[in-house]
Amino acid sequence: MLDDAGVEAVFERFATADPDPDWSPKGPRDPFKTLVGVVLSARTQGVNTEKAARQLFALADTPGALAALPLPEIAARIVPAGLYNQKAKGLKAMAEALVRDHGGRVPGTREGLMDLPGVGRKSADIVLRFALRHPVCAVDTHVFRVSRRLGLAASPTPDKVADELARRTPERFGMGAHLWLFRHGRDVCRGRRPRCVACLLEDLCEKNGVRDAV
DNA sequence: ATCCCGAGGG
DNA sequence: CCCTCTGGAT
Repeated sequence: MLDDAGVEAVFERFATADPDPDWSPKGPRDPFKTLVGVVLSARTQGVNTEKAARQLFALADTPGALAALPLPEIAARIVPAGLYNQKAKGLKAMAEALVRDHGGRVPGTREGLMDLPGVGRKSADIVLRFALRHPVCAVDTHVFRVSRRLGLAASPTPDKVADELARRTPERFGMGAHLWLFRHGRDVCRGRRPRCVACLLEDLCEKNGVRDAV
């Protein structure tokens, strides 16, 4: 676990490499599409998720339209995402809940989002962060993994890591810190084959040389 | 064989 | 904390 100076050094390094992190997600800004995207993404690689999402949105891109879609139609469109039967049921149930309980609109609070079937803390925060642009430190699997590998946060659950990051990240880095971690986990500090040779933090990393740990 | 933007249940 | 779900790419 890095001390405060170590944490500072990590974010300073990010800030030097990317002074103005204006990165915006490639995915949709529409809350509904973001929501469907995260549900599709479970246990699936990003490329396949995007393909599945495109095919589904061509047929239904609103909660009402999705709720009205027959189950087999949904399943057929999202095959590339894998687990399509299970996910089709989940998506339909989610769409129905949106229509039934939320007037066919995606709720704008964490509580409202988590109230939906198939939506947990991670998915809710991702919608808040990337679609609704709230200053929420969404700790998805990328941010979680990077935080632990680097020693920024040692907590065992994403929830606690979020708290720890919020407490330890110097104020001046703001949400940029979150974007750096997110991107770094996706592109460099990957789960399976981390690209340690391409890592700008290699000398600061506690897991340097361990690679597949955590 | 094993991993992948995760939720829900025990 | 553990486990299951169980498709598709590597």
